[in-house]
Amino acid sequence: MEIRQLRTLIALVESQFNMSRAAEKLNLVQSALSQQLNRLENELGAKLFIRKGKRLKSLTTVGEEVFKQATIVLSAINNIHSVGKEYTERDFGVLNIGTTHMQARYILPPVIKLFSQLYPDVELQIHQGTPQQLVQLAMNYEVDFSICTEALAGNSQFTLIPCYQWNRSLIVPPEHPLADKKNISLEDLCDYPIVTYVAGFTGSKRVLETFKQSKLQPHVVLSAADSDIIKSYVREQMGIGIIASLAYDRKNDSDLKCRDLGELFPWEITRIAYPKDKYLRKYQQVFIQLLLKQVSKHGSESGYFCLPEEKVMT
Amino acid sequence: MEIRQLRTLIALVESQFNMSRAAEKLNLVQSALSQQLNRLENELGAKLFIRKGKRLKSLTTVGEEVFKQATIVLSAINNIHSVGKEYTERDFGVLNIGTTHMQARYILPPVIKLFSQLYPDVELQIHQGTPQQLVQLAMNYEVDFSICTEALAGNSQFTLIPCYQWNRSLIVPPEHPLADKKNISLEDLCDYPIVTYVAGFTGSKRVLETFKQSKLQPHVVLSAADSDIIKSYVREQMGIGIIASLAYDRKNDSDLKCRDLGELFPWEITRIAYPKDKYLRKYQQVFIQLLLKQVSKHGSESGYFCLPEEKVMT
DNA sequence: TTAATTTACGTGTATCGTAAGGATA
DNA sequence: TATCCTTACGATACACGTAAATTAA
Repeated sequence: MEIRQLRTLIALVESQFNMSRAAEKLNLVQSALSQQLNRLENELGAKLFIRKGKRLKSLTTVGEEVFKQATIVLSAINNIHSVGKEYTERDFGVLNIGTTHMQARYILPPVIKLFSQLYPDVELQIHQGTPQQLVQLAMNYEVDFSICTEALAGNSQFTLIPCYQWNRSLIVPPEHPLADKKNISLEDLCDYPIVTYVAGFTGSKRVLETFKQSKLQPHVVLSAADSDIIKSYVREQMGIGIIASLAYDRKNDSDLKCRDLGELFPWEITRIAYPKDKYLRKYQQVFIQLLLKQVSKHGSESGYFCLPEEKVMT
Repeated sequence: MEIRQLRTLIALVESQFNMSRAAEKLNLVQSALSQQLNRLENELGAKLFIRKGKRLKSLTTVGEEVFKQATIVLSAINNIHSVGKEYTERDFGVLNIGTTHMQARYILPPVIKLFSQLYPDVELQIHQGTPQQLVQLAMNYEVDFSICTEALAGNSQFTLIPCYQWNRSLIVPPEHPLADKKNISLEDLCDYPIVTYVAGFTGSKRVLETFKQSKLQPHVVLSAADSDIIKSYVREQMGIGIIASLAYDRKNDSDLKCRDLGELFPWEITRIAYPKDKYLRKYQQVFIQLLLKQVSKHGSESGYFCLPEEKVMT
């Protein structure tokens, strides 16, 4: 058995069982893949794919299991390469971070600045996506780690490092009735059109759940993927905005009134996630440390809170 | 990188850094290994071995890490082969069991008989050893699983299946004063020369600890690795015997009096252990099931007790 | 038809074995 | 000196690419 063959198997799955595309990915011609797959299947004595005529349709039971193990093999092989690079090009390389718009915009900038000074020769690549995509990216080793809030539940294959917790705030124009109301309740929020995050993003799910549990019907007029857009629409008087507290910037958003809603909604925990079996290079560890240090230093003044030093490995 | 090269790395470590012996293991000439190692080290850009002149002395830090990952790779590759065989030769193969004399002699016979009837074409190999050796065997994939009582603590890389619990009994010639004494205490045992298991075997450690905790000095005249030898010496009037209760056979040992000591010593738990990442073939699973069924059926009548259905994964 | 896969065949590469050359205990 | 490792070199094997055949959409 050859590592090449396992790479091929994985590429085939990743390209929806299309050999030509998989071959392109691997910089080979189709026929090479065809031969590799044959050799592998012959060696194992079992077909790995269910075929319709000549075309691959899906994995067989054997294929599923072999695929799983092949993933483990390639992860370990990757780790070996990382170990090698760690000793030849200690401070050179690429750091791939999967993250949402919110982190990239409000949390990461100072961390990245510091990191770039420490490691000027490490290229930083920020991969944005939905929480679901971020989980996928981390699982497929396409990023070194993902920073995300949702879609991590029950994923026992990740190392999870809790980073900080946060909640929402209401933003309204200063002349709005809610700008100075004493206690703001869920019911109050339902009296006005709401602008908040689209489903699946930035904890929007749990906002809606909270309303539902109180049998309330919020009137969401507009939902956007990121906080800046929500702010714009609040400025345009489209409605009241519910955003993550940390997305409110005292300087630049002084034309909006911000009211903390920490009592009304459940707290969210943002975590760093990477596969348990992944080997972390030094500069990758440093980045994580910098991030943790940043949130513990400047968290409370910016609407979020670092968590006790506890590494939750789920 | 090639799987071959990782195999070579592992063989080198297993043969104490002796290339010639490693080459023999792999059915290659030394020069082939030398070349492989060079290629691997070149590709990684780091030396994996600390050398003294031309000879390999030990692993470097990089080597240690690469070795660890190589182990993972080969374990997964083994699994893939197992998956293949599971579908081509479903009921053919070899079952390697690591076990102590006690299990092999008193627990396994009926299980093995049943298993051989179910799988006449599976070759059974019993590997005997000390608990420490059994752990090693399982870790190096030289056995499919080990059945052992000690030396498992803190091994987070094993799947552990509790099998049964047992304790000790006293065996004496029928005319011995302790044969009919009402309550037997630790002190009573210290009044006579004792024959029991050698250190490191069959829970002997905890027997001695128990005496020590009561500040007692037992007089061990003889220790043996297995129960049959202990019985022989008790028959020869060398002293009183402390053996696992399940080693007392009502029929064949009727010339010896057996007194339960379950109140005096801590209970031992015997477990099945195999690496967490190991793929278990059907017949391997069946063997484990048969073993569990056997102890739950016939345990209590034979001096040991099955445990509640609980899979302790440490 | 077009797109996708398999099979046949030739080429180049790379691994192994043989054998000779150094180094260590 | 005996054991062990490295290097050089030639043979063999095999994976890849080209191209033609085969089969689904």
